Amino acid sequence: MAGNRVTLKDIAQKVGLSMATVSRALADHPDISGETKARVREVAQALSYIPNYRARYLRAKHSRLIALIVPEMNMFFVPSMITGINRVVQANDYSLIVFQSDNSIVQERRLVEYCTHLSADGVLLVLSSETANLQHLDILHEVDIPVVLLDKTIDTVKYTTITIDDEEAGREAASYLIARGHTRILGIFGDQRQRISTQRLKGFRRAHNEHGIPMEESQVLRVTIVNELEEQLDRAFAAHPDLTAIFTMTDELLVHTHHLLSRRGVRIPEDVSLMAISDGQAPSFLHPNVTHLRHSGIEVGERTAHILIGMIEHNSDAMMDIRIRTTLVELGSVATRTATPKRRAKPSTGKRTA
Amino acid sequence: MAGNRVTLKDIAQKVGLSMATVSRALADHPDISGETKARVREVAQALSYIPNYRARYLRAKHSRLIALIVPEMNMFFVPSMITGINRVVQANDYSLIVFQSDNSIVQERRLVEYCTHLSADGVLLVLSSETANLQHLDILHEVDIPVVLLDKTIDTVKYTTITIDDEEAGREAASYLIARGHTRILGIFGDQRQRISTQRLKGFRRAHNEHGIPMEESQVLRVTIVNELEEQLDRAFAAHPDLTAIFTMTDELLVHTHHLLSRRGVRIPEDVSLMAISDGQAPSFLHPNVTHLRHSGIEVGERTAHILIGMIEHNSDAMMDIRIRTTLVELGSVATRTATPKRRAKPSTGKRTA
DNA sequence: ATAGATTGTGCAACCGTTTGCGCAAAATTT
DNA sequence: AAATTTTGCGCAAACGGTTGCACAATCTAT
Repeated sequence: MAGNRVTLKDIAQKVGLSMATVSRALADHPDISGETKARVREVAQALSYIPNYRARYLRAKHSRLIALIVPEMNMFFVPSMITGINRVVQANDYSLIVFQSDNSIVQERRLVEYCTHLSADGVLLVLSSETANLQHLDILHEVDIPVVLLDKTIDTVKYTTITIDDEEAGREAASYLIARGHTRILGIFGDQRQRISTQRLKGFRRAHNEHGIPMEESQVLRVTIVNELEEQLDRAFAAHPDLTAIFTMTDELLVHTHHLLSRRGVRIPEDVSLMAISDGQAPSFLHPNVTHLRHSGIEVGERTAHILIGMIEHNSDAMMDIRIRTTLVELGSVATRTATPKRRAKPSTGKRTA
Repeated sequence: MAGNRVTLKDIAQKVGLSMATVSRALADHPDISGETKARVREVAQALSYIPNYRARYLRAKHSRLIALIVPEMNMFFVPSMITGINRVVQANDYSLIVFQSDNSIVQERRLVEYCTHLSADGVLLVLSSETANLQHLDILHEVDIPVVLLDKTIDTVKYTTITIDDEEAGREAASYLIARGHTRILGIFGDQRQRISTQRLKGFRRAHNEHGIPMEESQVLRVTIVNELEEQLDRAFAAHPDLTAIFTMTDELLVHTHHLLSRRGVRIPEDVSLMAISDGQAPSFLHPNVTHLRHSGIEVGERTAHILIGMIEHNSDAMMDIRIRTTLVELGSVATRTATPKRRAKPSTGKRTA
């Protein structure tokens, strides 16, 4: 049907003016008389003219495209982060183009390169778990495309980074539990290749030190595949009959832990208290609602996008390291312990390995 | 730093050939000798040449951009749908560009228009709840951009649509519960402006008819804001002391219902059985795992993207109406009732309005 | 040796816009 | 009335590639 798209030339012809004039008329350029503008607009309308941004942006040096690369689309955090990013990206007349690295460094490298082909104006990057260094970002630097790293990052002095204060959050959570009389806390952490994990764990450790609470290595679980969580949990319960509280580093770990506890018949918070770092959604539909250090994905997304756009528009290449503070949200999953806990030994689900 | 980007011209100059030859060499055109290709590639490498897709696609008629417009990024379904879409989009060398209409028809219209400006090769659209007709898609039709509607749609004979068989899923769920002796089932449904809601409800009704089970209007909850769910649930429990099962139409309704039941001290499935239409994630971390009709977001995304790409590449404008079948996943949330249920009246949470 | 086919390359137009500069006509100042 | 400024518009060159066609050089068939 289409019959090729209407262009400026078509309008120019119809209205008897040059393309240049038509272009300026449509752009509301002051050189063009009001009368002409009106006529041009009318014809453009009549012909249902659609501007071709591809051509426009070819001439201009930018593309108004911002790329986001995430390792995967899980149901936690990423969606709300995207919501936040999208909000400010759209508000500033950019478009967001989303890629998924599937936690593969090879893919990530490929995608970063692809961003240069598309001449993205900026790149937002959540590192894959395989990413151990940032050499593959050099190409962006070479062609002056600003990048900001968010959420999952590694240490760098070269790129702007936005995360929560992971260590502090870990410390605060453990501290909170300790202050409520819990002296044997199980910490559930994620993939140790990610800074997010090591830092939160570091804070968790520090809280114990600061309060002079001894902590055994078997109190920290490092979970790379959630399927292994159950077994690890069994072992931990067996090793620590005096366990009274659990801290999970993320929402994903939280919901799975919560489920396993329920299945095991553990009452929260009567038998075991539960606390997490979370963006606040999961805690609201778990029972009881779980006390957490809130870490809003939307906020992270919004701030990140703002900063990136600032870098794009002011050509700033100052490197920043931004830590967003978490806020404590007290709900019903943490009990206060008095002196000696009187916890009974609970039967395990019996799936422990022989 | 950058010093403007290296172009074909630069390479041509350096290697002493014309741009045309360089272009063809890089594209591995058969006309070019192997020797020349090698030389050109070498120089391109040395100069770290980056192709400009914007320029390339200006000449070509396509953009290899696929736009996705979703009403919002919730944590259910949308992320897995995007995962699926992304998979096939990337596998076919397209890029996915994501927009959010915030459930506003005005935004949706604006975004659709924007897609034409960007010359997207195709559009994937999940309708906003405000969308009552499809006139705003005419513009896409005019310029021959294929669209496929998915998940949340309205009736149309003009556009290709991919959904699950909503009515059948509603029927199957209710039927399953009835077959297990439940005669008073509470159905929890979403925004009635969406076809997804009306159809699922229709099936729910039909199952009752087919089994000759009477059903009162107060057995169906229509929830537009989840905050109102609690109150509605209270009312339903009060009105139907013989209530033995609940069906929720979506994951979001499921998790909130589950939470409210837990809080109320209702045991699942001993007191009340629970069943849902779900993409299977939430049921796995709720306790007990909830029986559901599975509706894989990934599958929907993949199939949709495939179809759209097919339309793009074969210029097909055949309209299709595809229904994906759900599959029953039996977990632990549904009990079988014998003759007369012996349910005790449970105290409500007491938050009912006076 | 000559005609015909093949191989490898360059010319130049084109994709749809934007924009610096030039220029005539109209408006304003002297 | 002449000199100057302002107004409104067009020319043509970008932007960075792709591609139809022509053409010279080399190769193959007679």
